[in-house]
Amino acid sequence: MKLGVSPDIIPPRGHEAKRVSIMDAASEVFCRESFAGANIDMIAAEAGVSRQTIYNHHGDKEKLFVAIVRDLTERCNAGIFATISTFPDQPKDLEADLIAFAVRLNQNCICNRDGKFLRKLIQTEGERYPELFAEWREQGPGRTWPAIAARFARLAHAGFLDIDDPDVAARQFLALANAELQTTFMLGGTPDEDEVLQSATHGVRTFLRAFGKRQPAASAGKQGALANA
Amino acid sequence: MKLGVSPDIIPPRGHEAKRVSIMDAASEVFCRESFAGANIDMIAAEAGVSRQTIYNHHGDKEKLFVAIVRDLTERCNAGIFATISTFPDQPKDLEADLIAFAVRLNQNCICNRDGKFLRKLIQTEGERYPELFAEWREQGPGRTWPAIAARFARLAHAGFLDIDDPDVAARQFLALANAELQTTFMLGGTPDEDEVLQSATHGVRTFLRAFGKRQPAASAGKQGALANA
DNA sequence: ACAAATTTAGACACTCTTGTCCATTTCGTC
DNA sequence: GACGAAATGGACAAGAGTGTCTAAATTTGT
Repeated sequence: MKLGVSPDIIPPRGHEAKRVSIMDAASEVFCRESFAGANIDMIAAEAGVSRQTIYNHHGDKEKLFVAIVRDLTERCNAGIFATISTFPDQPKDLEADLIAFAVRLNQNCICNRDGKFLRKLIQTEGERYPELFAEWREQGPGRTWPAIAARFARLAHAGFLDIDDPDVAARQFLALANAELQTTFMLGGTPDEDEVLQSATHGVRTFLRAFGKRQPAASAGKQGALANA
Repeated sequence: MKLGVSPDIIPPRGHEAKRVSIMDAASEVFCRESFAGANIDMIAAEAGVSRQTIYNHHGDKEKLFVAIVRDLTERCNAGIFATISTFPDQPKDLEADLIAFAVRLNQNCICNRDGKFLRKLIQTEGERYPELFAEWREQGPGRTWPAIAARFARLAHAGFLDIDDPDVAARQFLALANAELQTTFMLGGTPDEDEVLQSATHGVRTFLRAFGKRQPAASAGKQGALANA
């Protein structure tokens, strides 16, 4: 291993390509077939790689599985935080902006490939790998919920919303935005753009009926003053 | 089969007991291990029955699985409809009554053994048995959602709520009532009574902020007069 | 073009699971 | 107590999947 000197971190190039295609194929197959139902030959075929290569890269089936869950968790979290950073802190049109945010969250984090796969794996194997998914729970909901809640708290503080408990409101916001996608999610389907938009629109409207200020920002300039009830 | 005359429908007694204990054990194991991960010996052991008995009763693994899904679907549906029939059509205290209803729905239909198992099986195997779960979709959400929506429509018509689209409102009601149980559901856990009550309380409060009449029933005496449903 | 590393295909041993068969025992009923 | 139906346990063949090993082919960096 004398070449460790200059390239240091970078293993061969094609090597990395194989690694990625193994991970891709494996998440696909594990999701479709469940851990027990998946087999290595299937993954190898789908990855366009020989079985031995998978063993070279990951050791065994279980290690491969763990690697995939970690990978998905990481990627999904990154996506969620990226999307949270687009939260409308200074909304021009509160309803439209929140709907757009809800749609982004759904499309980029929940309905996309990674989101769908991670959800499925958690549901399917969550009970069998408590420690692994405890990790997910901490990194995922444990960090993303509070981040969203903080954004809503800020929005309320700025006078755009009338919220008692931002944590509750944040969870309800997401629940409402996804209310009409539940059955599709259950069966492992992917809702199309229209469905996502519909659900988000209905959800945000209800959310604003519950938490919106009575008079929109346009008429009263200083709504922040007396607002609390 | 000469004894078919008087008992007619009733097969032997102990026979039926075995059947039940096989179904119980099998749902347990299929849920815990997924279809592919479950094995017949495990089920036999858990049922306190020999493997051969399972084959005598159900033919093969897949038939057993199908029988279980149908059984769970049926039982869950019955529970949901029974609970829907307790919907508060003439609420004394709208908030309290809706909270109690939401709690009943959760405890009796969603968080109980059957509900948990059916949900898990749908999530886990839904993609692999499209026809089987299409059946569930028709019998389940296809019939229960409209039934709940009809109840909300009636409540709105009677002047207790201000609802545009009862179908949307019904889905949002359930989404809100379960908003705080999502993570627990994901990981296959069973929320305790307090969690269910908390989530229902928060959810119903938000629901009523969105859809409740501005002035509570107390002040205006005759909202019931114009009601017809 | 060379040398090292990686990939490949195939064979292999091993284990686990399904579903069947059968002789024996137990159970429920009369 | 006797009869028939059902349950039992254990053996069994067949198949599938995991993980290892090997020699040959291919790719990669220099």
